[in-house]
Amino acid sequence: MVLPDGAHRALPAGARAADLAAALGARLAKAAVAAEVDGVLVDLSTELSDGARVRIVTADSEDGRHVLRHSTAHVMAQAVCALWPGARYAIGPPIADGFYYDFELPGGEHFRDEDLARIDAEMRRIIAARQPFTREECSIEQGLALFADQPFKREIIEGVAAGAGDAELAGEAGGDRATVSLYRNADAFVDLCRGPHVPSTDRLGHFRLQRVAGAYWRGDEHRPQLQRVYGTAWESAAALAEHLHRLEEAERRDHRRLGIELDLFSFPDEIGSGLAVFHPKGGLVRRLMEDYSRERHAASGYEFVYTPHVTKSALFEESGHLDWYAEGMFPPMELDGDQRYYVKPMNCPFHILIYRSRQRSYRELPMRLFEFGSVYRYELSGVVHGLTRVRGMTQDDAHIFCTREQMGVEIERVLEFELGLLRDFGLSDFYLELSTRPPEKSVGEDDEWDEATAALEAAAKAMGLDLVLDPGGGAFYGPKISVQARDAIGRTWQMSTVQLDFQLPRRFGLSYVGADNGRHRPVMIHRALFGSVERFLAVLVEHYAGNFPTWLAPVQVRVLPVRDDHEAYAAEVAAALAAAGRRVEVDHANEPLGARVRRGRVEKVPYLLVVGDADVAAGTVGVNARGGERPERDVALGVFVERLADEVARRSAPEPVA
RNA sequence: GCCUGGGUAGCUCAACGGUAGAGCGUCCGCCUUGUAAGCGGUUGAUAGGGGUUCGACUCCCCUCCUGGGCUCCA
Repeated sequence: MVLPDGAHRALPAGARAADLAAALGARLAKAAVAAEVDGVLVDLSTELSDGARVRIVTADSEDGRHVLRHSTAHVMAQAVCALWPGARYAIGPPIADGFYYDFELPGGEHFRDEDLARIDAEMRRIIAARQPFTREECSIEQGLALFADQPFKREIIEGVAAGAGDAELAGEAGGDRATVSLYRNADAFVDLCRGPHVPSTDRLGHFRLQRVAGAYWRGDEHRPQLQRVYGTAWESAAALAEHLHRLEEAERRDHRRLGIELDLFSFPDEIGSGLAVFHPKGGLVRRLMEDYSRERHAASGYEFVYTPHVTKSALFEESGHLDWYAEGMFPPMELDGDQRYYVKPMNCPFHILIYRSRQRSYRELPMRLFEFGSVYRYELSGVVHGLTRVRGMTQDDAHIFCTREQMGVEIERVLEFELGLLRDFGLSDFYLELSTRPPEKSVGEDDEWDEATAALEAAAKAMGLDLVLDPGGGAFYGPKISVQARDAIGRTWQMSTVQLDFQLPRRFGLSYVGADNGRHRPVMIHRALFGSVERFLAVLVEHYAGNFPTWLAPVQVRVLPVRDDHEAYAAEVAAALAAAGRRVEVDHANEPLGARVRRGRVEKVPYLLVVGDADVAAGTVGVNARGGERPERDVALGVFVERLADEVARRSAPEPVA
């Protein structure tokens, strides 16, 4: 055998992957869950052929966890079938951080939350029984016979027989078109599966069932809706605990929760799903974000425009939105007989009309039109989510009209601008994603697409960031680059998109007069940097766990007089800070200091200044920095004012603290 | 949209076919406080609309709102 490090290892004929692991070491043998032979993941029980390149897959690797999760899903199916005789089981793949399995229960029964505990207990019984996973292969006919009363399995087998790719996708069935593979657990259970699986259920056990959900068979809303159970599984108790802790952490940072706690925004039932109102504190943060964005846009050569929220249908007919986006739009208002008005889901057609309002010269290009444009989209009721998926939002939207020669440079400028802006808001870990032409449902000439894609790719590469391909993920009218940012706990968020568009300029008959005195078609670049202001605010809330950097914090400083005879000095301190442009409050001495300190911490105020006898006498303050362990006493007021001015001016982002 | 779980005071949660409670918050007193919850009082709720019932927060129907999910992009 050839090992990953190139070393050779001789084993007796007929040796299995497990024997190799044992030969390499007892610890490895214990940690092994599968093997990779010549690039293919297989069971440990697989016989090795002479000269094979073998890698032992351990439970603590990505591949290993994948196997663990798949096997755990399999055990779950066995448990469900034991508890609900006659249940039909569909697919149960591993997914990021876990697994699921879909079932159809007898009599149309549904899982309830309480069922999770029963399934869990049954799974642990199976695992304790140390059932081996035994692989078998059989013909299509045998498979169909074996799963005679399992319609979903039969459908997968038929898919394999037909050479369909989707069975492969589901990870459910093996190999070629003539045979399928099965795994048996003792005599108790058999499942169609490509594998590999752990050798025995005793390798499993660090799992947690998480929730029940409905899911359509094959994700198709026209097909039966199945009952899905989600779970997570890990190689050790510690890894499981760590994962559960990450989930708790994400929950603690949830912007919907912090939005209420910090009094930033709410979603009044009276207004409707996915429509937010911003309270004074959230409004303040939002205004600071928008003001800073405007400042940067102005400095970067954008011109500010305003456009209405509604329009006659003709505009969206001309743009084509009504042809391909109508289901995402709010229904029209009927006016003046048969005149239909729409609330806008996008700003681009309006900006185009500004461009088209008169003849344009090449000397005017690039023309960069910017607007905080409020748009409304009719998202399905089941998908609205906090501020990240809403029905009404404000995009920091701009459209750049330029020549084809200019587009490469413009895209680079946009990306640079974008990354700088995001960094100022404290995000610094990015990668780019390039989405190319969708195979179907797209318009335009191949050479245009190629040129546009090449321009985007070149600009993306110039940024020196990781570039991930998203084949076929572009819009119907052009390819796009999106900036993905990782937050403080490692989640990625899609931020901005930059899209190249040859289609709308054509649809709207846009032109400019070139140096040659001839008419030419401009290119449009669509770009939103925050994406939407609402969503970006949500990302910041979660990234900082509500601890906004001082420059964005609604209240930057709160002054706490120790007794009420320190009130006058507290007012002086507050006045000095306000004069320096800080947002400052005084929390009067009606309550014990400890209570006021606690409230300040809970409200995540960056600085709490305690002033007492010593401070009045010396002109100092006691500084409690948010997240700090202990207060810093006797800081001269002037020094603190300066320090804070510097922090705000630099927009320094704190280490995102808990 | 579909499946599923929910909606009780500003927030977090109780209760139950028979008077809807608590903590925090609000507001008012008292306390005068040096670093994560002083004391007392006060205010305040069954999402909306129908139905069943002597009686509905509770059971049924509709609407609205909401959590999770609807082939993971390891």
